[in-house]
Amino acid sequence: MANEVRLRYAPSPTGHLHIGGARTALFNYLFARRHGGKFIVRIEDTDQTRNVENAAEEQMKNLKWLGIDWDESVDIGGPYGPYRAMDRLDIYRRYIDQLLAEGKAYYCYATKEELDAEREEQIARGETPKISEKHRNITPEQREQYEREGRVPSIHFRVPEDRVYVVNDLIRGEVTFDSNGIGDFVICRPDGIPTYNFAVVIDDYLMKITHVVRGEEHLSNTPRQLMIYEAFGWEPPLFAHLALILNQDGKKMSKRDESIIQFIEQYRELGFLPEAIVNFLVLLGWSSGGEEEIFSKQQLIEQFSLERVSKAPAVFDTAKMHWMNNYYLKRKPLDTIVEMCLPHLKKAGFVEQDPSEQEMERVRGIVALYQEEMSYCAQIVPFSAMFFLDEVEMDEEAKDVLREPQVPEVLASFRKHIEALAEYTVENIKALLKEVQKETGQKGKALFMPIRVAVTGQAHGRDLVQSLYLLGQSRVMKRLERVVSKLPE
RNA sequence: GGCCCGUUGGUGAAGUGGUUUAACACAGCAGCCUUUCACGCUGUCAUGCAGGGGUUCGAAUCCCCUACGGGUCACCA
Repeated sequence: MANEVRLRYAPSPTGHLHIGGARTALFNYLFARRHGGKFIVRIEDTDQTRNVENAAEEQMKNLKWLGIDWDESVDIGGPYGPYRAMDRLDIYRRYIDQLLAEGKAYYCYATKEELDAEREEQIARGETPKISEKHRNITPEQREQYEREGRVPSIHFRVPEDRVYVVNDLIRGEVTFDSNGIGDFVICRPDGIPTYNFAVVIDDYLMKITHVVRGEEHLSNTPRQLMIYEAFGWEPPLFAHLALILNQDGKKMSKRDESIIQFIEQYRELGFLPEAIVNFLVLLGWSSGGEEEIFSKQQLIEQFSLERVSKAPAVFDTAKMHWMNNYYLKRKPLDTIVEMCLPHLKKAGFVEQDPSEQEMERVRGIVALYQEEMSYCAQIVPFSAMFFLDEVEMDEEAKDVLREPQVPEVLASFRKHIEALAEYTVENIKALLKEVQKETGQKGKALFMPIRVAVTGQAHGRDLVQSLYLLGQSRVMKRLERVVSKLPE
């Protein structure tokens, strides 16, 4: 038990679960499961100005939806709780006091405004900005003076001089930092709430975290954290820093970037499958080394390793994401897909809120038609619109088809037979097309395309016989009538 | 600007000094199959591993420099 592997995902509850966050959580989860360890979700909510109500709950809901479950967290508790930073304030206080008592941290009475102004001056002078350390060796008299002025101090960590800190990164190897380039960073705000760099160390240590897997943006924070581990005489965990996920222009994703969908919640709403998202996300930075790219969660747990994680950032490719989802969608039972499509069809007004048995049968048929074509279930609406709307618009390609010479004859023959058809079944429609073929002498493209275009308005679509059947006899006749009347003689 | 990290085809990537004439997958293109449309299948797609120097009998793989991209330098995480 002493060597139990323990990993955590520690989001700040400032918004929805982002694809980057989901990928970080996934890697932590897979590594923990791979080694029979524990996976913990801890909420890092020390920035109260940015906290968003219910964001933590929503993120956890989406994690769960992805199939990422945890052993310890705010909802189920655990032996090392509490798991929400704001519930751990008294714990942090104890350790801050210890540092203060040992002279490893000190009070700084400069206000945020003063520090900000100083930094701007440094930048203006072309200097490397470094936090003010002028209160580093403040005298008791000066302290009293500031206190009398009513100033409330923050607490800064006393960064050791002339030291080299080495991050032994599991993905990047040894990364060294010079302590002289790092200023006496703030570990506790005037209101008594610690900052991330401090809280994360206390939490990871007390929760016995063995591996910290997180985004690259934390790499240069790591030496600061190493200093804190050192100050307490604690053994730091192992670190692994994941390269960023880039948008399709190869640029860093900004929160308002609309070129790609960034939040798991949105994928869920659009009708993506969690296993497809997981499979896609894991490939953003990890590869198995083999030729296979489709992995179930179980296979990932068996194969995942940090050694095979790329150092370079990955570009998020929507087309591949769509392909991946389509791959999984095609292999799902039809009923599952129908269930996923139904809300979209209802929302579009194509299906009643409380559909009849008969209506559902038709919906099933329509969904079956598009199951292997859809990238995600919301696409059922544009794909199937022609089955539900009275009028269809004809695109240019379709109009071109209607200009072919055999069209009037084919449509006239087809129309005649359709009108005469007593029993509208798939079998009868098939037989009917044979009849039209015999009568007009047209076959293949020349026969099918005019009919397809006339009744669907499109030159592309799914199986024509099925489409005709699901369209229904009266709708087919109505559309034929319209097209034939407009046809040049 | 300082410090750190990265750089293999349009994209994800394999590759850890010699079976690499650089896997595999997505996208693209061409074709086959299907009386239509898709699915599927087959083929094609980096004279080249950011550029330049080295080291070596031999380098995408090791070293150096340059360029480009990114992270960070917050009382944000």
